[in-house]
Amino acid sequence: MAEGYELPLLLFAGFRSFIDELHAELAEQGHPDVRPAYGFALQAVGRDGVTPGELGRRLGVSKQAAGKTVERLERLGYVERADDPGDGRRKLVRLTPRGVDVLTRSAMIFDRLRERWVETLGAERVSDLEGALRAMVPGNGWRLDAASWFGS
Amino acid sequence: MAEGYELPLLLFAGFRSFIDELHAELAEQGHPDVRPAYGFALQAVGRDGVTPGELGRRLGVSKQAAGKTVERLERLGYVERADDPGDGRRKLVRLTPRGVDVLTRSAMIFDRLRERWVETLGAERVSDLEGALRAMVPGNGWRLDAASWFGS
DNA sequence: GTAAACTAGTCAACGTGATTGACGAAAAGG
DNA sequence: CCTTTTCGTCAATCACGTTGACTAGTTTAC
Repeated sequence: MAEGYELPLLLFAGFRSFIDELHAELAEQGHPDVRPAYGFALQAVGRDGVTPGELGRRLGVSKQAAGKTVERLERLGYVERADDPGDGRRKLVRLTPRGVDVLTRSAMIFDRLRERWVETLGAERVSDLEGALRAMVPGNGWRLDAASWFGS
Repeated sequence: MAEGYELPLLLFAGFRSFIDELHAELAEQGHPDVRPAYGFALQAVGRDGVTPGELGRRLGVSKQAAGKTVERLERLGYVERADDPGDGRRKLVRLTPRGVDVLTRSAMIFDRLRERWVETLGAERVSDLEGALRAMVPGNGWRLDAASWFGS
């Protein structure tokens, strides 16, 4: 009979091993300075670009915090800012080619990592695991505000 | 065919729902100011007490950071500091009765939350999930340095 | 058509929780 | 003994979040 506290630790350890291996791989593939929080932010920027305010909403932080994140990502060359031609208040945050490269590589690395789980556990055990989690996780589970969440 | 990026998000969302519900319950049961990071620290202090340096090692942070955490927990009444009678350099950090209460309640709440998973998924599906995660997680997965990890 | 209200982004001040470096006191080892 | 190591803490700094105030641009209402 498993202790209740074990399950959340296992979930976190699994998540963590994914993220750790992702970033080790990214570092080897020319992106040594992407940190987990930056990856989430880049994902939230997405291929279509976003305004700082909307980015803050997606990440669950204030627009000011989102603006600072954009500044850091800009300094690292992953995003760029441009004025919105149709609305003088807005600034568009868009991925640079380097930013797109991170997302593309991340998707490939995640696929490969999942494949490793399939090799060890078998395909149906992995998809049962996914199904079980989908059933237990409220909403869609697509929230990207992981970085801001822990400290609160 | 699931996308690879979905699995880590599901793992995190599962972990997160555990922690969120734990803290909502703790808040109702008289511990409104326990934050996730504090819970990990209290767990690392444990019923036997610990020195600040060892606490830092368990949490994966510097001894100075651990000292500050102890200070915050002390101010909230969850731990107390005492001189080690046998070694003048050491200070013993011990849980107060209130700190023990948090750990006791947390264990009960975790058990109840796991029980909810069993109600929805069935006992063997949950234990298979745990088994799968145990197989994929390197080491023991008992590391408590979750709080410090994300920012790095 | 203009005044008011709202929205978007940024600046400044500050809080929290981490870091490293330096230091004094207490143990341990030759 | 006296040196080396260990332990805890102080101080300065950094990363990253917060709230509040402010400017500029857009929309709404009269």
